[in-house]
Amino acid sequence: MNNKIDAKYFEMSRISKALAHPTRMFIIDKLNEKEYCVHELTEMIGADTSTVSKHLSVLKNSGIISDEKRGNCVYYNLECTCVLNIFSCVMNVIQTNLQSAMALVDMSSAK
Amino acid sequence: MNNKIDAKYFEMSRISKALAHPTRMFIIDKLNEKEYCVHELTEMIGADTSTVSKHLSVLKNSGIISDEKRGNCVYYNLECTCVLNIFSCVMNVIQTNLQSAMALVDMSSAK
DNA sequence: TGCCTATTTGGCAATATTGCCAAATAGTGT
DNA sequence: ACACTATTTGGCAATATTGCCAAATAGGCA
Repeated sequence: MNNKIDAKYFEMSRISKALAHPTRMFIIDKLNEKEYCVHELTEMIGADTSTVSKHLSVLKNSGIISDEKRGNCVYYNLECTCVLNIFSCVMNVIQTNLQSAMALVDMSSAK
Repeated sequence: MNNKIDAKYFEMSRISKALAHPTRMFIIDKLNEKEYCVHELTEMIGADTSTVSKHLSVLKNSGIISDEKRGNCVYYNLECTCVLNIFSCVMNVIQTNLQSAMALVDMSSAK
């Protein structure tokens, strides 16, 4: 692997890593609905504000979401709606896994 | 967040985490071409065989790839081709990020 | 059987991620 | 200026991921 290719896969994994946390997945799902500010998200998630803030900055640094300060609050928006494709793909993988699992169950009960 | 929702986002992040490594991204990209066995991939990647084997098992445990033993080798295949959507989405995010960065550069040079 | 090749597993040290607390920062309204 | 609210940042301990080595496993073939 030369350096250019390295950089490509590194960048791709960086984006993917940004998604790789339940809380961040939740946040993306919520922001798809509408914008939310930090304390609204914090309330829904039930963790420390600083924890949620850090998750948000991970997503922001990957360019997946953007922030906008208005009045007293910082509102976050889904910037790259294409990550929703990842959502449906991931659900697809989960579903495929489920079907394989169910096929196994069928086989063993038919034994 | 109740437990069911928790489980959903946890599962989603699990899949996403499986993708979140440069080497694993590379492997998926290669397997999209055609099947490869462990030592072929190892040669391309240039890491220890055991390291590559572990990356492959991460992908396999997420249901993204499957393995098939034939003769002396274990061949790996892309099981969920829908992860390629993730690929194009991730590239999309990267591109969007690049455009924002370039816009910033333009602004500062126009100053 | 024994030898060889291919792959996986166990162990371990280095590194990265996570989440809480406390403290700093920023903006609003009095 | 002051108090107040919202958010971010620094620090730190707990946990998870990674990659190499060595050892174990599995199958093919003489």
